Amino acid sequence: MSPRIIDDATREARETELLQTALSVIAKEGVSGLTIDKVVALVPYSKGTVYNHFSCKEDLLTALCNNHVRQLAELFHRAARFDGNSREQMLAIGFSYMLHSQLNPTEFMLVISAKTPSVREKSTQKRQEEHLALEHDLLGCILQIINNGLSSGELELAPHLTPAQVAFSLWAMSFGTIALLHESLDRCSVRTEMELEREMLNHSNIALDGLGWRPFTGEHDSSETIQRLKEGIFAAEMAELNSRLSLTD
Amino acid sequence: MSPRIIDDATREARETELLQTALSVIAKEGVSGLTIDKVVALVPYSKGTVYNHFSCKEDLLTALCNNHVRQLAELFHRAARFDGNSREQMLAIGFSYMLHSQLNPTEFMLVISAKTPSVREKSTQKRQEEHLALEHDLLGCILQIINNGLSSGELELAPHLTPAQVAFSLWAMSFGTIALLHESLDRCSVRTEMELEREMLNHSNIALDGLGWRPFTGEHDSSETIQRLKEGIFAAEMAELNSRLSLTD
DNA sequence: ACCTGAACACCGTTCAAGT
DNA sequence: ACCTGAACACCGTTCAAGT
Repeated sequence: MSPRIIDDATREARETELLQTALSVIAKEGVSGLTIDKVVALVPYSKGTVYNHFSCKEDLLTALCNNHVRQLAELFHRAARFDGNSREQMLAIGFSYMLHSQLNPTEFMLVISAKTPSVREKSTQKRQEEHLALEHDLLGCILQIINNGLSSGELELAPHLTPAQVAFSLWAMSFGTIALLHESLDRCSVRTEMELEREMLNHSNIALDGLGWRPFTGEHDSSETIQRLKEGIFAAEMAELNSRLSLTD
Repeated sequence: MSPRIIDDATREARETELLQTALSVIAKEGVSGLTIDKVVALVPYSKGTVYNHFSCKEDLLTALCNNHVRQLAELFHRAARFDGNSREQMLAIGFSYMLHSQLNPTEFMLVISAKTPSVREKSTQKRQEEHLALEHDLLGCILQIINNGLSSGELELAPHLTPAQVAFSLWAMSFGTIALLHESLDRCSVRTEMELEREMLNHSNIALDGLGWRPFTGEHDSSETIQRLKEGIFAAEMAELNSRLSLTD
């Protein structure tokens, strides 16, 4: 269609290379340590070429953020297909969120910074819209499981709550837990004694019990569900996580 | 004691002026828009003097963060003295956290960024230690209310939960809710329909019900408690918030 | 003892010159 | 049509010179 010298596949491969390189810089030196100069030094292209792919540094950050959310959506879809009751499926969503943040700690922090106005406003509209579409997809997964719960009778909605509010409460709780226990944040006060996987399960159960989502904690042992997740649909991710942990020992 | 030309009071007043100015720059242009040059331009001192107070830009950010947490601790102490049952006191803590983040949106975001290693590592040890002490104080308020609940029998601890874990679950839930609904973050997907005060109350009740903290939502109307908080111990803060809202209308 | 601001290194972004 | 890298403006930090 458009008269290009380099074809789309080459261009896309180069963009992936640039994003991968930027991510490696951030992993070593943090988001604030990322500079275009450092990316260019690690790559066989010039500054001008980087600006041919991204309108500015912030646009690059948004692109990285979108890649991360896209991968997370894939895990959410897998969680929503988990063979169990609706409460177990919701537990699977939270577990996949946690797992993904552990496998990609750098990107998890990036999502927060990519949402600040200073980053958002400078990004291209195309990438901003893409971000909205991706988040909408995540939300769709959660709402679908809430509907599963409502139609099976496992979840009975309190009269003052909408499905969207239930979805948001679970999202906020998961986000808060993962963010506060994130490896890149200082461990102070309480947080020294807290273990992410254990607290994530505790908080999920507290919220699901509080929402009136059956079977309650007293009626079913959720650690059995976690075991099934680890050995089943998220076995590959668990293996990846364990191999990384053993490397740093 | 030490032979100073300028006395401690003058020095402290100047530091306050520098911090206040830095905050005004951040309020207008975001954390990433803060530069020492801009602060110096708004103040009758030179760059060298700024570096006499703060070892680097990040040290200044940590100082701002500490000021914010110090004010929050004052609200927490007031909430812990609220005349009500233990569940209402805990509700007051969450409400004060939300109120403080609404009155100081800039600083709330600052606390997140001040915890990243790139900021933390560059700050002076003195300010890092001060930060730990302040957070410990916040936690103390929450733990005290948990103890009130345990001794009154309103809270019965699940066998697998410690008081510190209960404190952390409520903190993570509140933090996640406030952060995701923060005015400085993009409103997308679900969040467009969410109202901070309403969801904060919903999430608090979901978590407190899930923790088994009496009286449960069905046994007592928590919006009555919120009304008492607004008209009582947080009346001044509510007036401040309302006057600001009417200004922007 | 403290303050000042010129000087330096570094970084994001642009664009004239090249292929 | 695309790439390159010199050039520019801006920013954090230092430190010699001043009071």
